[in-house]
Amino acid sequence: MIFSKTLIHWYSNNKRNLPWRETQEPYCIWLSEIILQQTQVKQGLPYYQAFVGKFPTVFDLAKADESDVLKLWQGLGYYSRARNLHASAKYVASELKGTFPDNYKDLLKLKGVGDYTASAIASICFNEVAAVVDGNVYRVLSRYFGVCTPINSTKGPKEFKALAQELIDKDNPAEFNQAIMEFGATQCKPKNPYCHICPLNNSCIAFNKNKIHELPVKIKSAKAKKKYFNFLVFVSEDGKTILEKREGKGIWQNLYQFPLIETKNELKIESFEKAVENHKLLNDMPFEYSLYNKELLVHKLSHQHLYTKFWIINTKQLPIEGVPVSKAQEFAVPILIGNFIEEFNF
DNA sequence: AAGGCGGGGGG
DNA sequence: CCCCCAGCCTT
Repeated sequence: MIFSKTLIHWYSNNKRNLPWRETQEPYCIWLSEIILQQTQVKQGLPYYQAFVGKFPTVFDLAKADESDVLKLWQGLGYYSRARNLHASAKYVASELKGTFPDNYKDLLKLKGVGDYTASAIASICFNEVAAVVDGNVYRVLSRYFGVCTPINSTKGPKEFKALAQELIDKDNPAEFNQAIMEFGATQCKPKNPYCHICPLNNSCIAFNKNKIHELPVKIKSAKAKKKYFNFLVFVSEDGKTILEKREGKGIWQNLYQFPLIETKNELKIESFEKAVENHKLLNDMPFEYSLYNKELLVHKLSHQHLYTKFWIINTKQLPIEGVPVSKAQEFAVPILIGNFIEEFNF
C-alpha cells in the first residue's frame, strides 16, 4: 500500500513528457509498447513518431506492404517485432474491423504481444488490473523486497508477476504500472541509482543491506559467437547492383543484403578467388574485385559478433537481375548494410 | 526449459 | 570489456 502510493506520487512529480502518455488510443499504446520492447525510450521515440506519422491508424498500417513497414523499422533491431506488428494490424483491421481487443486475455492473441504488452495495453487503455513485469519492474521489486530469484530462471517471471499483481493499485492500475517502470528507468537505475534521494530508501532491503549492486540476480548467458561475413557488392557498367532478400530463420529475416559468403575464418584477399570459384553468381563470368575495408568491420549483436568484409565486384553485366544503385537506399536492410551503402555512395 | 533475436548506450 | 534496455517466439 505504502509502496504503490509512494510510487504513484513519485511518478506524478517525475514522469517524462512522452507522446504516448497523451493518449489512451489502443493503436498508439500498442504501437509504442511494441517499439519499446527491449528498447530504451530514447532509441524508440523517433521510430514512434515516424510510425504514427506515416501510419496514423491501424488501417493505414494494415494496408501497407511489409517491405515498407520493415523500411521504417530499419535500424531498430529485433525485426520480428515489425513483421508481427504488421500481421497483427492486418488481423485487427480486417477480422476485428479496426477495434482492438479490450482485455488482457484477448490482447495476448495478437502476434508479438506477450504477458508484458498485453498487461500494459489492458491497464493503460482499459483500466484492467494487470501488472506489468519488464526489466524495470524486476529491478525495483528485487531490490526493494530483496528477492534473489534469478529473473531469467524458470520461476523468476512467475514469482515477480505474482508479487507485482499483489502490489498493483487496484483503483489505478495504469498509473501504478507506468509509475513503477518510470521509477526503474530513471531513479532505480541499473548503475548508480539515486538511493540517497529515493522516497523508498527507508524500507528498501537492498539499500539497507548494501546489496543494490547485487540485485536483480541474472543468470549469465553464453558468449557471442564469431562469424565471418563476406558481402559481394556487385557494380555493373550500367550502374546496377544485387540485393537479396534474407529468407528462412536467423537474423534479419526478410531484410535485404548483398550476396553473402560466410566463411569459417577471415577471408584474405589472396584466397578470395579460390573461395568464390564455384559461386553461382561468379561462375564463368569475368570480373574484377577489390576489398573495400582492409580491416575487418566488427558488427556486434547480442549473440553474434559479425566480422565483416565488403568485396567490390566490378562486372560488365550482372549475372542475374539487379537493381539500379540509386535505388539501393529504398530497400530495408540491416544497419550494417545501410551504413555501408551510405558510406560507399556507389 | 533453453536458445535466438538488433542495435545503441553507459560504466 | 561488460551489462542493460516498456520481451516474444520457436524448438
